[in-house]
Amino acid sequence: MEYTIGEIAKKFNLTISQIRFYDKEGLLPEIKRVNGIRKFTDSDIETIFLIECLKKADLQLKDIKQFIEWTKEGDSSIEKRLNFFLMQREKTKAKIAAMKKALCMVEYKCWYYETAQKLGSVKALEAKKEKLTPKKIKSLLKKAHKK
Amino acid sequence: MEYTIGEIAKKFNLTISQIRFYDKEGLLPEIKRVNGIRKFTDSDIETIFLIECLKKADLQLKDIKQFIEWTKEGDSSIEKRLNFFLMQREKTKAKIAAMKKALCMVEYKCWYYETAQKLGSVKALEAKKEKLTPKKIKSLLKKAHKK
DNA sequence: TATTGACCTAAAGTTAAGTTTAGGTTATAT
DNA sequence: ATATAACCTAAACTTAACTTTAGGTCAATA
Repeated sequence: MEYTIGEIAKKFNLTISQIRFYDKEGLLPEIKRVNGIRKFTDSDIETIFLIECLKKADLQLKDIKQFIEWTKEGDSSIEKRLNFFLMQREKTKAKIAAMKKALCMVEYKCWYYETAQKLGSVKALEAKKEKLTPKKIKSLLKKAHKK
Repeated sequence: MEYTIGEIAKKFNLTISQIRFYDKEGLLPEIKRVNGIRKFTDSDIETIFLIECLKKADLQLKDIKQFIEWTKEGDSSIEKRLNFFLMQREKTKAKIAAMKKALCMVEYKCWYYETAQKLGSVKALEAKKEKLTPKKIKSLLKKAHKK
């Protein structure tokens, strides 16, 4: 099957100009053209799916582009591609871990303002904070402070 | 205790201009000045710690600023602040979940190129892919495809 | 036949989160 | 007394990832 840029945009919930931008940047190297109009194949769809996935894994477009260029080089770049993803795996894991830690602070703030609301003021909460703070929240805070 | 901007930068592993930038943007509203020179107190340090935490939780500076402004308004903004963090908690959780799913794709790619390397070529891998792909990886891929 | 809708390009503009530059003050060490 | 280090501002520049604008082609529909 072949698809137009508008169909692809809908499928992936991207804007048309985003897809043109990826194309211009060299992330979609193999797109067919008929009378100048882009025709996307299933293999292009796979590429776009991968791009969206890697973006969510916190990769930059220039790095995704690098990978795509290595792919075009064939088997000689297998090791580069492997190392690329091994490194990226650690980066993404680290980022997730950091976000989880930061989430603790957000959860603490939820507790903080829920309690302040119940007590009627921040001052009232601050006065009783030591006693009121649940152990769970205290350990969350410790987590957020840890490097 | 009071600290200079240089000391704070080291403490938080930020650049001096980053801290000046936060100040300029209104994220550090209460900094003392002596002869024009910023003097940071423990309460400023708490604010910076919070900013860094919220940044890691994927908040934008303008949202952090909004929160800081609400803080200055006093108890009348408790509900706004609570709703702010309740919403943010969901956003951050969603982001973590999306990253975890995207990580599956990165892990698949690690497996893919490890195996291609062992077999000597991508072609050899593609030929045997169906048989070789471990169940674990297959379910990872499913995860990555799922919305 | 004319106009509407989907496509195209190139180039300029936008936003976030800084960095860099250029020029200036102040405190301390030699 | 001078030079160095640490601070200051304002304004211009940077980068990533787009979006917007302006102008143009082409096919189908009223």
